[in-house]
Amino acid sequence: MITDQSVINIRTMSLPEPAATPAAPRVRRKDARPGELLEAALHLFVSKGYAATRVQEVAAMAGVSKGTLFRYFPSKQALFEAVVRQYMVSVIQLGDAELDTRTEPASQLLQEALLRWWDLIHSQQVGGLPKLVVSESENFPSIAQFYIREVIQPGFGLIGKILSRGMRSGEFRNLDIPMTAQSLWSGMSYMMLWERVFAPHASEPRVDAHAFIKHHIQTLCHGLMAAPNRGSN
Amino acid sequence: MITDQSVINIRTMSLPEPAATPAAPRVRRKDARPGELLEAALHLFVSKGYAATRVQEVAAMAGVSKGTLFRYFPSKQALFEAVVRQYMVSVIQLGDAELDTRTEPASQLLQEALLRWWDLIHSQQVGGLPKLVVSESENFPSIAQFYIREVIQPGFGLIGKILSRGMRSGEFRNLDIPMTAQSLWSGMSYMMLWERVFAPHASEPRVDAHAFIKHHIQTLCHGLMAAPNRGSN
Amino acid sequence: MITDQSVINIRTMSLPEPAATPAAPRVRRKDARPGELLEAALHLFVSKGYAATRVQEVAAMAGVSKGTLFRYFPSKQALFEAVVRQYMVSVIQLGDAELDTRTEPASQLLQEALLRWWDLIHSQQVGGLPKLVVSESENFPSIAQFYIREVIQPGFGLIGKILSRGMRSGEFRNLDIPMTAQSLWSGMSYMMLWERVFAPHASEPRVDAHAFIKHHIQTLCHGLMAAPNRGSN
Amino acid sequence: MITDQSVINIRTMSLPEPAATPAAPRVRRKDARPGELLEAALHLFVSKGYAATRVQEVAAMAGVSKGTLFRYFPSKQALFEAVVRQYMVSVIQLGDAELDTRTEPASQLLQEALLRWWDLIHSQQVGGLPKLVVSESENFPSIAQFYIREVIQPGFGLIGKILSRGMRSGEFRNLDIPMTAQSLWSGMSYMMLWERVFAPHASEPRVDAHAFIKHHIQTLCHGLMAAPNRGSN
DNA sequence: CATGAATGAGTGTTCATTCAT
DNA sequence: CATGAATGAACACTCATTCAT
Repeated sequence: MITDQSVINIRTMSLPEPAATPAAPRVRRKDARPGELLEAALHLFVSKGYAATRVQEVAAMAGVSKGTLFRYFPSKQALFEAVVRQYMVSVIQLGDAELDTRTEPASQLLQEALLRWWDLIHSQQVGGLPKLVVSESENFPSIAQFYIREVIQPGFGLIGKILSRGMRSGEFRNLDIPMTAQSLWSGMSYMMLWERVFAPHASEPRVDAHAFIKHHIQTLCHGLMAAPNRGSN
Repeated sequence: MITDQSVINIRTMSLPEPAATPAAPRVRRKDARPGELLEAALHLFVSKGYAATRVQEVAAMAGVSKGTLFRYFPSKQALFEAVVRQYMVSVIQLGDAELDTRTEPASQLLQEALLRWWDLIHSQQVGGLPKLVVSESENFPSIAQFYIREVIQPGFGLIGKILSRGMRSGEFRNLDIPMTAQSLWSGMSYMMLWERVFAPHASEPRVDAHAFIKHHIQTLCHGLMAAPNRGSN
Repeated sequence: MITDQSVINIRTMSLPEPAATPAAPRVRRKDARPGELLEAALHLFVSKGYAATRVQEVAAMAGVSKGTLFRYFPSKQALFEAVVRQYMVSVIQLGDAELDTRTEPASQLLQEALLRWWDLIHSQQVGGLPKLVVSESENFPSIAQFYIREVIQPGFGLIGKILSRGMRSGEFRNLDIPMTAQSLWSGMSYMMLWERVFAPHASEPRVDAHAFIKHHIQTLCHGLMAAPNRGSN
Repeated sequence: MITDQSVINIRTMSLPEPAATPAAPRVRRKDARPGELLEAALHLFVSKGYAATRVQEVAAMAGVSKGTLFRYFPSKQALFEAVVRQYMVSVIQLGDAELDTRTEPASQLLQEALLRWWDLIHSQQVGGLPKLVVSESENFPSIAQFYIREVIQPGFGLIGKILSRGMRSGEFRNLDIPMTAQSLWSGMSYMMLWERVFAPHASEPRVDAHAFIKHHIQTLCHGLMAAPNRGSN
């Protein structure tokens, strides 16, 4: 069975300890502080961008003072990177073993996995992270690398695995797996940006993300062509 | 014939005239100035982002002083918007008449149009604009609206027209046209961001944009499925 | 005899009691605390200056928390003044009675007294205090006054007394005593600053403090002049 | 003849050009700005110390805004170092040739040279520089080195030259020249600190600097001893 | 009593924008 | 017209001091 636990891998990173004094037993009374700060920072970074977000605002939204923020994060940049690391949601993962137990068609597994990921993040703060990574990767190369390593590559890995199974089983044609994975992924990526970037400003086209994702996968599976299609490709 | 002129729509906006002093000779000596400034601004905005670009740098790169820049553009924000308006390249457009003269399969037209657009911008400064729009649309709603109106909607229009023709001719199945257009478009969008955002930081996966675009369109046309596919969709 | 006890006057001030809570057991468990804090503060103030020293560092070096420091000293400024008062080493003092028992020449007494003082402080933390007083007297007038009262005036008193004896006994010419005392003292003052301020940064001239002090006193006693000298002065 | 020009070497350093754009002819209309800033900074650094001086104050005292200050000096530290370099007054220098033309006794030359230097700086802002160097050399080692190189070593050089002449001519005894130079110099150094640091806070002893310097030199020349003095030293 | 998390006034510094020359 | 010196609001960040636990 695919359960949320087995399938979703939310990366939880250890929160930063305020300048750990070497031999302090530290009975952390409140984990709350850094968490609240990260939450506020996520919200503001996502909605205004890195440069336009004031650390004071982050602190205020978290209900603490500027000084407190700097107690937990040594700089604005460190706060930013912590936000990205904290909230980055890796793409749905199916272990090989789990994949083997599934008997559904690969096309159905694809849809299930991608829709599951979408549901996980699409309507939440964290759904703005990809846009943030896109926006700031120029100035923060490390987060681009982090995103590639933690989100993109695992995502491609999962999709590739399903594709591979589908091809082995004869359900799919033999196609270049990395490229096909990107074709599938591009729809997700597009929708995520669309919802965060353009939807608020667009009267049209209205898009139902769920419907689009299903459509994207179905169309990729069955093709546009009307006739029996064994194209040279 | 599809010529660059007929196909490409570079929006040329009236450049801001330096606040016409009453008895100005009206002999526009140098149009060069605003153009050079826009070019420099494009380069810097694209490579460093809006916030990280200093107006001083823009002026210096254009070979003028800060004061001169502000003579032509009343503010950094205005400069930014002018850059976006100036260099936004609308998606390839085929007029109805031209479309009618083409007898190639719709799938081939799609590939031709999208590859053409890609070639036009992918390796140039202007190719960085979509990323910039994505990054800054939160703080500059007007450019998001502008981008939707000038790039996305025309692009969808063209793709939709080709799809529509393919469906009418029986080449394609009857599918939801807007959604299918987005499936096609999402590949372009994905590749553009990939090249600008992640490629510089990724050792892997290596992607050949041309090959990917072809693959994306071909796969969408013929589908992943091995068997004759009349899916319920 | 000149003993360390009789000669050296280390000012011990009553250390600040932590704001006596009403029913305090009165059993002073640890006198250690303020002493350790003062020691740490001396070290840091002397090596980094007042402004560059963080109370946190002082507390850490003393092995206590910031809060504890403020329990003993109401402010950084108070800590600073306490350090100066605590460690200020008054110049060697010879009581009148003791002076009377000494039969050595005044020039020898001078050398003995000044070298003794030098040896007492020159290689220790406390030797940095005069520089600190010089540096901070502008912002802490009280310590300047304290230094004048506790160090300079007693020092001049002692030197003046020896000079006076030398003049009475016919060993010295009749000279203005305060000025002559300053001539003698200036060599000490100069050497102290030199060692603390410039020696660490100077490759040259190398100076042997002991030799210089002896030389300074000898030269002042015997003069530069080659011929029998009864100058008009 | 010893004229102010030949004898006094006020180090004038080139004022910093604001971020020199390579090929700018720069018709410096007003040298005034950096000069005024340096003057204000000298005053404030000298009277309050480096840390206690606010760049805003410096700017205000110079009649400009904070931004203007940073146009001329990239940082507070750079301003500070510029002040030291600008106003450092090297000790009086007598060229060898000039020294040879003088027939006065060496003792008189010494007094003339040192008094001249004293008069040059004692009652001016710049007279506070030595104290500043003493105070801040811990945190700004470069200024200590600069001071040693530009003030102390030349000063010792001059004094040493006069001493050497006096010894060659038989006027002075043969003594260690560097040490003797320091004995002479220490009086100057002492007086300078005294006037800047303690005099404002001392009711007593009152000191007449001129008289003290004369006394210091005379006493060093003729010695304290009453009897014909050919001490072993 | 000791602690160190929390505070926020205060600092150096940046940079878009203005305007006298 | 072009210039770049001048401006000052705004920012990230520091650190002495307080106080709940």
